[in-house]
Amino acid sequence: MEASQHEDPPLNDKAPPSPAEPAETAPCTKALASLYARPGFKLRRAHQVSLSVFAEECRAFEVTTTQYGILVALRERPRMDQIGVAQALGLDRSTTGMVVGLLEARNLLQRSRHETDRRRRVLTLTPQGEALLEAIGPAAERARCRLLEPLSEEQARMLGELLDTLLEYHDRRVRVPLMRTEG
Amino acid sequence: MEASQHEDPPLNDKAPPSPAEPAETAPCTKALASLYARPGFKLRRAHQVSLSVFAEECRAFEVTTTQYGILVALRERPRMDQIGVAQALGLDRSTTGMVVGLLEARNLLQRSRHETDRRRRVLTLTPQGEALLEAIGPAAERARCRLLEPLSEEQARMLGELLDTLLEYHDRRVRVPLMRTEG
DNA sequence: ATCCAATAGTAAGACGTCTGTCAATATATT
DNA sequence: AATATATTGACAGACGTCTTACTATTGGAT
Repeated sequence: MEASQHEDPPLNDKAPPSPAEPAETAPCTKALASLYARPGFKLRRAHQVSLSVFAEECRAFEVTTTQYGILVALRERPRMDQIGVAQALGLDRSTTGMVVGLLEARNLLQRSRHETDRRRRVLTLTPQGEALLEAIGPAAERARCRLLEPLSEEQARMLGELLDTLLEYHDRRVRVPLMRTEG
Repeated sequence: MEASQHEDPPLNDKAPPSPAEPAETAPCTKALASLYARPGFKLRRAHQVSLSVFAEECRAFEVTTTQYGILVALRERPRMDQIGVAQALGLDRSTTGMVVGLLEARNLLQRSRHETDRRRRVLTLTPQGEALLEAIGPAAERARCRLLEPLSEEQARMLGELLDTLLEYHDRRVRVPLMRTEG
């Protein structure tokens, strides 16, 4: 209840006040070019930007991208257990447990025991969780659009495909693969 | 000195029981399609993969991508202060301070006071830091190559350009822009 | 010389993420 | 049935990341 008056994104107009920085130690932009060229560096930055844009657009709802992902997953597939959520989103078990705990504490989902397998915690959206998902939709969509704003439709499609190619290849080699299990 | 017997990457052969995964029968695969299609989701995954590949290739050196970035930055521009490092890498002041503290604790860099401006902490690589950078080079290069393995040279270039376009546009709008300090 | 705004850095807290380890429970093997 | 193995989830620890608030210091304005 402390976020209501923030219509405009900060826009960060204070960042480069005067290009004429003394830069006593740095005569070089070129020096770090090898670092900036690393795909991993760009992916870190891109992810950082993506989080930032989502956070700005969805600030009023106080949910992160990960929390949003878990809620969406539960809307699409009610009564998944934590492992199912983890595999569906490519998250660690521990990560999932922690974030689910946060969502439960905010009463956005409920964690109950599986009837026959008592190891499992069955997850269900609460009415509040469903309401939040309903309400956050446009903001999430705005975030997606704003992220892709500098790209043409063709470029956005291309970027998506390239990332898909990358991910499909590495998926199985990483410790936390995406399991598009039907369940 | 507890990492020496792990020549081959885990390869995670236990993940998908049947490689010929029929992604068509699953009605629930479709359910999360809207989530999987989000560029933010792909970027999170891609970043995750990137970290994982780097960690595997560079495991023997016990450095993360962020630590590696800071070390490289200091090699290229000795005697930067923490703010300079933060701006060069697009990191938060706090993040930078924390990671620099870790590197200092491992004696990979030295943190001294600026002569005339005593607020600043001037950072310098120690011989150990330089040696580590020297030694890690091939592994970092392997990580880069492995990450891009599924892409053709043309595709990798394209991906890099698309990410550049994305980042250039958002750079100033994000709270932590990249300051290619030179002037 | 004094005061104030800006800057460098730290501290505390929160979340995301992974690694390990451990307990409880389920399942498979004998 | 009894034991061995696998799985779910929790907990602890570590690192990365951002936010907010605070201290110390600098530098400029009066």
